Amino acid sequence: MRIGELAKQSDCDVETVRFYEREGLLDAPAREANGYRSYTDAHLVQLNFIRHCRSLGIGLPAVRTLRSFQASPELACDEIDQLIDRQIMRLHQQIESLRLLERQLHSLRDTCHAHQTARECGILRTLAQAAEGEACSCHSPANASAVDGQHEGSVH
Amino acid sequence: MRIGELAKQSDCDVETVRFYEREGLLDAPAREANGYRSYTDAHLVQLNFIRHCRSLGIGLPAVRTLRSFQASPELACDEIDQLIDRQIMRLHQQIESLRLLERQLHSLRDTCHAHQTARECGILRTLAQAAEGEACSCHSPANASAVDGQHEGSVH
DNA sequence: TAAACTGTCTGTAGCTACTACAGGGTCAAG
DNA sequence: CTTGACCCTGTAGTAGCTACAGACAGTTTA
Repeated sequence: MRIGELAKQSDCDVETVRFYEREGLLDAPAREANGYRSYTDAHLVQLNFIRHCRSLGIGLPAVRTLRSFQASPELACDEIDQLIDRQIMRLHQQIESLRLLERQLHSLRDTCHAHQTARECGILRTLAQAAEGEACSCHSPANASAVDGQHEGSVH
Repeated sequence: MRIGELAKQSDCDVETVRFYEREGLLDAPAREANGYRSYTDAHLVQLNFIRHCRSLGIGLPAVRTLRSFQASPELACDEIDQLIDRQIMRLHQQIESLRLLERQLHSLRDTCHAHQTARECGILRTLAQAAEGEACSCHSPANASAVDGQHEGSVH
């Protein structure tokens, strides 16, 4: 099967397939006479494995590790366990950090009460006051303990 | 004040300050005779504002928008409201998606019971079965509704 | 026969928000 | 005169793709 068919079957982009090949995650397929990639069902299984791992938030290096465990099935699965446990822990921290962030944004949102000009906007004023060093409702002491999490907007 | 002092005062990296200047978020400062950047307290306030927004997960384009609202305070604050609301909504979806992911990883983790070799590892087997098209416990129908969220490992 | 269309190829650049150099200049202290 | 701390510009790297540019292959339509 050609690359377009393979990509459709695992519901991912053609460019992504080529990307995985470049990254050494997906075995390089044979080529047709015209240079087109020619995939087997085994490639489809490989690709599905990768995509399934990715859909679980498992990063490409970790997927590589899992693939290497598949290749040598006599190894202990402790490391696989630990890999998943690390994922879970990371995820848990990320969620906690985002929940805190959500509370902070809600408290910021609550400082704006009505249809006003930006001059009187509570949100902008709160942000500006914080910049001047005053206490802000969003980063109040009650909230401030775990701000430096791993969420997207993490700082420091 | 010079760049090192500014960076220390707002607790961020020197390189980050230069980055914000390149991105047009922080006003370019005057220069000393030797070419060193020379900042005022106004720059410190600007930088604190940016960092505070960032610590709330507000992206650089949105920070730029907020700064432009500060510059023209006669505008309505509706847009500021909406900006924060969009942040909150985005964040909420992200959290939900991550919580789903966490449940999926837990259910995957539960398939591994003991110290075994990789050949018998339930995790690896589950992942491999999913790749072959079989139903998997992690992406069970009870879980499957909202998999395509915005979390780090989002796919498609 | 020719043009249009679809699929494929390689290679490179872009996305976020920084971070980390390389290679050099400036300035005070020892 | 050298060491060390600071500063400068410019470029490349991070994760995981995505989006081209520019070209070739193969089929269908005018």
